[in-house]
Amino acid sequence: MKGIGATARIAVEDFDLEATLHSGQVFHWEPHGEGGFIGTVGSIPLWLAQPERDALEVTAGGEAVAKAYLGLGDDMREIWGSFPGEDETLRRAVAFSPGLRIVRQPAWECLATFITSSLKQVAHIRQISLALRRRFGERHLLRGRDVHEYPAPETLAAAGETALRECGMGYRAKSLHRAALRLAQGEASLEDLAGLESNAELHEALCRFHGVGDKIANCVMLFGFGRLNSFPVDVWMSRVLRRNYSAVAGEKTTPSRVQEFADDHFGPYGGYAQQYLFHHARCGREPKGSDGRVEGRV
DNA sequence: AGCCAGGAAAGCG
DNA sequence: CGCTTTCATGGC
Repeated sequence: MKGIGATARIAVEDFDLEATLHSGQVFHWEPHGEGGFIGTVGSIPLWLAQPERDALEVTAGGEAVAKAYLGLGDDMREIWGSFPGEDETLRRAVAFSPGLRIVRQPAWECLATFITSSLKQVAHIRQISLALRRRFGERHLLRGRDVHEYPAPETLAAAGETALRECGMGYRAKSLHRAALRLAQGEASLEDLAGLESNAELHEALCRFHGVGDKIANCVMLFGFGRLNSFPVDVWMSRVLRRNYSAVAGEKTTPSRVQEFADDHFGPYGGYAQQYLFHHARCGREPKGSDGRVEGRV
């Protein structure tokens, strides 16, 4: 376990690194060394591993960053305790992966990544994210391997839409470039957005970025701004909710009605509920690979 | 208010 | 190997 750079060990409880990094919240962590993962948080390169259930290993010096990023300060008893009592669907999803945490990503890389995520599957989003990082991101050497930061708004603004398009994101290049320009030119500030106390105001402000609608705004609020009540509704969540909750059963339930139900039903930690349900729906029945042909079953 | 373009790749037969 | 499916947003 030694030899490739110093690591620190952090005691953890109710934590699952693999599930946390591979549940559609963040898309750039790559397997590296002894079951670990390598990547960056902002400008900080990190290697992470969970050699035992109760231990997290992290690049020495990165302990505080890792703890914050991985949501290790969250009080899971309080969060689980806040969930609706009679909800068997949610109870099963939590039991399936109780160690899942909501990550706290730097706002820009979260916003940018989710702008490139629209109408894409997880594997595609990974490719786009890694291509952008390799081509435009600051490079670090860690454990004998190159890792790249997510490129800053100024970098992507200067790169131009065409160069972004070459990273495989198609028409999303326009939205990403416009967002980078807005921030680089100071027309918007993510620090200012972080200061908005009102979730509704933050949601509105995020939707002013081209390419950001209701769903992506909710993802950024949850994974990039730590607003744990945000409940992103994508096609997966729509299916899960309509199949399991009589209040929104039926194909013709409108997305906004589904959203309204979720916000009300799951409460102040709805974002956690969403992530448990999402992960269970995607990974709970098929071993791997397939995105899940679960239609027609209950 | 509902319809549809738009981009790339994973999954299927 | 080629055909189908997957996906959220915005603009009409």
